[in-house]
Amino acid sequence: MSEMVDLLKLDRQVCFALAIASRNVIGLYRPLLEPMGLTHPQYLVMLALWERAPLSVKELSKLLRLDPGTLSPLLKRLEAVGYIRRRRDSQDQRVLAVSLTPEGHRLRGEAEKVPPAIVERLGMNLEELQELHRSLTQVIAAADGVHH
Amino acid sequence: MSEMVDLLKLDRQVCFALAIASRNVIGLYRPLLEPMGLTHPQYLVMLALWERAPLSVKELSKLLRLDPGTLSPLLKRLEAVGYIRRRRDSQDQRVLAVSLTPEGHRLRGEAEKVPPAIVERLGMNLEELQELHRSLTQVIAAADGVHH
DNA sequence: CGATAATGGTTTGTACACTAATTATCGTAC
DNA sequence: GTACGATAATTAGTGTACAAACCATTATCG
Repeated sequence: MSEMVDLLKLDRQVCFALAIASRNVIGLYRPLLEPMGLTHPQYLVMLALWERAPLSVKELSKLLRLDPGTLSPLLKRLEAVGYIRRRRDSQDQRVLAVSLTPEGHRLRGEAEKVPPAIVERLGMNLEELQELHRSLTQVIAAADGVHH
Repeated sequence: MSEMVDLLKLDRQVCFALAIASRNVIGLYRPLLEPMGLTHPQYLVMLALWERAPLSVKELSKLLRLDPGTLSPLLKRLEAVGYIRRRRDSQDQRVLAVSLTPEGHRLRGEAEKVPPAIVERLGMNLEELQELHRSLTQVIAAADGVHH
């Protein structure tokens, strides 16, 4: 009975905490990403492309767990600033092949300074970060399982 | 030296995971909140008001760590559906006293069904949730500390 | 072969979320 | 008592984020 009360209270704190932690950490990236003309979601797209390009919208959508409807305008903005190229696949005109421009490749050097700056600002050690990551992975898996 | 590399990779994963976990869990709330005409941020505002009303925009902003510029239109929508009242404080015409309507009070009964449904869907036990909450609190504190 | 279903992206509409600029009010110092 | 800096909220502008509707292309089946 009292465990029920605890569950309710904790859930409230967890959904609060998750939203706030996410916004706070993304806010930490902002001043570092802004000089290179990137927002955080755009940075995540670039990370994916630096690792493996070209990628289709569908593939990016699966990797970043982002709706295609969200990615579409985001990718257009990245093309407008000159970091990526959007071409239809010649084999299948339905799929869009998203690839890097030379400018986009060059940006990787800049971007490599970001993670150490973040870790330094957070001031958390390896173990704490690992524990956080483990917990987050657990929640993601749990919430993914619901989505049918 | 190799610990440095690990840290960098981990940071990347943590920022990914944080964003995805947040979106996923909020997505879990959507089908439960939609029938009562609330979005997740609106639900958080209502939680704050159920706990202690009236509250000013400034106080809500501090509690939820949300920009006043974000809250302003959100509160207008909550007023439009009839859950809250927005009145200027008679002592200080600058501050807005946000309070609950009878309808808003009544909604609390409905809302109490939400947390157990979420916990049940997540399928995580109390201990796992507590560990997640502990890690999140740590990150929030770390990121907050940076903001001067 | 041709209608039809499925797939991959885009568009539209609503709602955050943040920064910066604006407006209205309050407190204080002169 | 009036000018002035500080405070509280709103507005404007850009960029996510998702659902639903839409469109073009490809695959499939009769």
